Amino acid sequence: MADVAREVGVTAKTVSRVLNDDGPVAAGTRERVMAAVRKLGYQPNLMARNMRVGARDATIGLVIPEMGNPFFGTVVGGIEDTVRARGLTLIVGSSSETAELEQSLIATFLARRVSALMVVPSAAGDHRHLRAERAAGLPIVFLDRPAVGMAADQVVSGNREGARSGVAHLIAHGHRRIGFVGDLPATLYTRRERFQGYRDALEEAGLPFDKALVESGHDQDAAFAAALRLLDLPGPPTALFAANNFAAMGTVVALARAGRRDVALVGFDDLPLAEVLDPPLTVVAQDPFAIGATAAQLVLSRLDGHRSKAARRVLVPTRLMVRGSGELPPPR
Amino acid sequence: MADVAREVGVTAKTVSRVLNDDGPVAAGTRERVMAAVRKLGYQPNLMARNMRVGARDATIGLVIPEMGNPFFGTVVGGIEDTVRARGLTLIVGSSSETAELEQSLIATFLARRVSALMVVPSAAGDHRHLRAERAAGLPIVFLDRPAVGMAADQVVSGNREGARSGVAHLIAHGHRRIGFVGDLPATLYTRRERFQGYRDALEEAGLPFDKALVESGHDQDAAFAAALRLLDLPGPPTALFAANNFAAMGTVVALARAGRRDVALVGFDDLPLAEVLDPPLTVVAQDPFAIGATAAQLVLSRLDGHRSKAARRVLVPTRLMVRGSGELPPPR
DNA sequence: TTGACATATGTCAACGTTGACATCCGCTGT
DNA sequence: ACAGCGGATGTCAACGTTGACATATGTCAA
Repeated sequence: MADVAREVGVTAKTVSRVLNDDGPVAAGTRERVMAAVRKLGYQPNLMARNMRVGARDATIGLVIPEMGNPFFGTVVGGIEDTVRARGLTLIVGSSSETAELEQSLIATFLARRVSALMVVPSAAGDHRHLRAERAAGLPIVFLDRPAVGMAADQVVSGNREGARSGVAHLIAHGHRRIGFVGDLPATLYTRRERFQGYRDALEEAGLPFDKALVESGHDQDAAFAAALRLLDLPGPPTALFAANNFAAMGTVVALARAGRRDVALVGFDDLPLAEVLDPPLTVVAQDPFAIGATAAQLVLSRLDGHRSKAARRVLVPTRLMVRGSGELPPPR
Repeated sequence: MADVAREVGVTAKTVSRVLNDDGPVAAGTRERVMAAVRKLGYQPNLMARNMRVGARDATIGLVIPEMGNPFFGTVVGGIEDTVRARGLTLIVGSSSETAELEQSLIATFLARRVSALMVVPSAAGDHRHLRAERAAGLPIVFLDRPAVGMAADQVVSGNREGARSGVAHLIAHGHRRIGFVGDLPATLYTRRERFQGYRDALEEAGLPFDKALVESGHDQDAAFAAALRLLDLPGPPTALFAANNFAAMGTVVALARAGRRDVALVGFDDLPLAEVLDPPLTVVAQDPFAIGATAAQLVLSRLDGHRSKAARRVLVPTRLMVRGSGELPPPR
C-alpha cells in the first residue's frame, strides 16, 4: 500500500480511503490511485487489516470429517448457498475423522479470526475448549453430530427415528432376522443413534436382539466385507439395514457379488443411482442440503446480533423412499 | 499475549519464545507461561504473526469448482495426504464453476498469504493476474484443467486419449452411431478434450461425425434429459459415450427408465457402484487421487526451493475398465 | 581476578492497515 | 472581511507478534 501511495504521491490513508470507499476523496485522486493499484498489482493484506481491534473477517471456517464423502459435499453446498447470499466466504478443512486434525484446523481458523465456526465433530473430539470462544460471542454451530462437552447450536438428522422407521419397514414386510451394517467407530454419534433406532424397531415388534447380526466397517470395502460376514452366518438375516451411504454401497456390492437377490435391504442416506439398482434401493433419505442450509441460517442469525441466545437444536427429518429392495419378502 | 505476559510477570517476547521454542527460556518460566496460557485460553493470532516481513503461513489454498462432486472430493483427498505429511494445512473453497467466485477466493487466499495456491480453474477463468504472484515465487499449480493466459505447473488427466480409447472400444464392438453426452459449458477444457478424443476415434475408424449425436448437460438431471433426447432421435445411436461422472449417472438412469438394455455405454470417470449396475458399467477410469497427490508434490517441490524452474505439465493416464455395458453389440 | 562465554530476559521497531483526530483550503453567507 | 463549514488530505497510534540487538547474571578457564 505504501508503494501505491508513493507512486501517486499521497499517503497510505488516502489509498485506504479509496479502496474502502471511506470518507471523501477527490475524483482525480481516486482515479490515479486506482491506476497505481492496477499498475503495481496491489493486493490488500487481509491479515494486517484484520489484526486491528477485535476485527473479524468475512470468512466462515468449516471443519468436516472427509471431503470424499458426497454426503458432506452436499452439506457444504447447502452452507455455501446460504452464506454466499451474505457476501461471506466459506473455507473448509478436513479432519479425516481424527480429533487431532480437527483441533488443529479449529485452531487455524480461530487464529485467522474467522467470524464463525461450523464443525462436523469427529468421534473422539472434545469441544470444551470452545466454550470460551462461544462465550466471547463467536458463533459456533455443530452439524450432523453434536458437540461434546459444551452447549452449542446444532443441526442433526433424525437419525434414531429414521433408522427406526427403516427397520420397522422391513419388519412390516415380514422380516424377523435383520442384519445391521454400521459405521465405525461404534462410538460415532450417528452410528449410535441409528443403532438405537434399529433396536427401537426390534423392541417395538417384540423381536429379539441378536448381536451376531451387527457388523461394521467405515468405508465401502469394509462394509462389503461386513455384509458378506452377515450373509455367511449360520442363521443368516433375511434382510439388512445399512446405516450410512458407504455401508449401503458396500452392501449392495456384497449382495450382487454373492448373487443374493432374495435379501431385502434398506439403506440410510440416499444414493444417486439408487433407483437403477436391481432391485432399486429403498432408503431412509436424509436431507444434507437442508442440514447445511439450516446450520448456516443459525450462524447468520447469531452474526446478526442474537449472539447470546440459548443454544438451539434443530432436527432435520428423514424420509423413507420406497423403491423395491426394502419390500422383498423373506423366503417362503 | 500481553495478558499472558502480565499474568506471569514477563514480557511478551518471553512468552513468544516459550510458544515458539525459540531461544533459551528457564524451565520454571516456561512452565509458568504455559500455565498462564492454559488458564487464559490464549490463542496466538496468526494474522499478526504472518504480517511480519514477507512471512507466509503454513497453509495451502485450494479452489475447486464444486464440493458436491466426488471426483473433486477424491482429488482433495490426494492433496491432503501428501500435504499433511509436511505439516501443512489445506483450506478449500468452492467457486461454483464461476470465474467471479474463483477470483474472489483466490484474492482471499492471497490476502491471507497462503504459502501456495492450487486451482481447478472454472471455464471462464483468466489467470493472467496470477503471473506476478508466480514470478514473485508463490507456488501455483493448476489441476484437472490448465490455466488460461499464463504458464504454470499443471496436472491433468489424459482426457483426449482416454476418451478416444473409450469410443474406439465401442467402435471395436461394432457400433457406428455413437452418441456423446457431454458436460456444459462446451468451452470447459475437459469437455473439449474429451470431445476431441471422441472425434479422433471416429475419424480413426473412418466414421462420419454427426452433430445430432452430441447432447450436453452439467448435472445428473440435465445429462438424463440429454441422453433421452439422443435415444429419441430418428436415427438413434446404438451406443453412448458419457463424458464425465454425472453424465454417466444421468445416462444410466435414462437407459434404465427407457428400458433400453440394448444400448451400449462407456462412461468417463469411474463410479462407486459401476460394477453392480445392470449391465455393469464400462468406464474410462481417471485417477483423481493421483491427480491431487501429484499436484501436491509439485507444490512441495516448489516450496523446497525449486521456485523458478520452468512450468511442468503432468498427464495422469486413464484406464479402461471393461465391465459389460461397453461390450454390448449393436442390434442384429 | 578477569574476561570470555552462555543463559535468561528485556527493549525497540517494524510488519500493513485503519480509526480518531488534526490540518488546510476554498466557498458561502452576512 | 470574517466566521463557519464541508471537502480533501495528512498525522499518529494501535493492533499482536517477532527479528535484531541490548542487558544482566552466572560460570569457568586462564
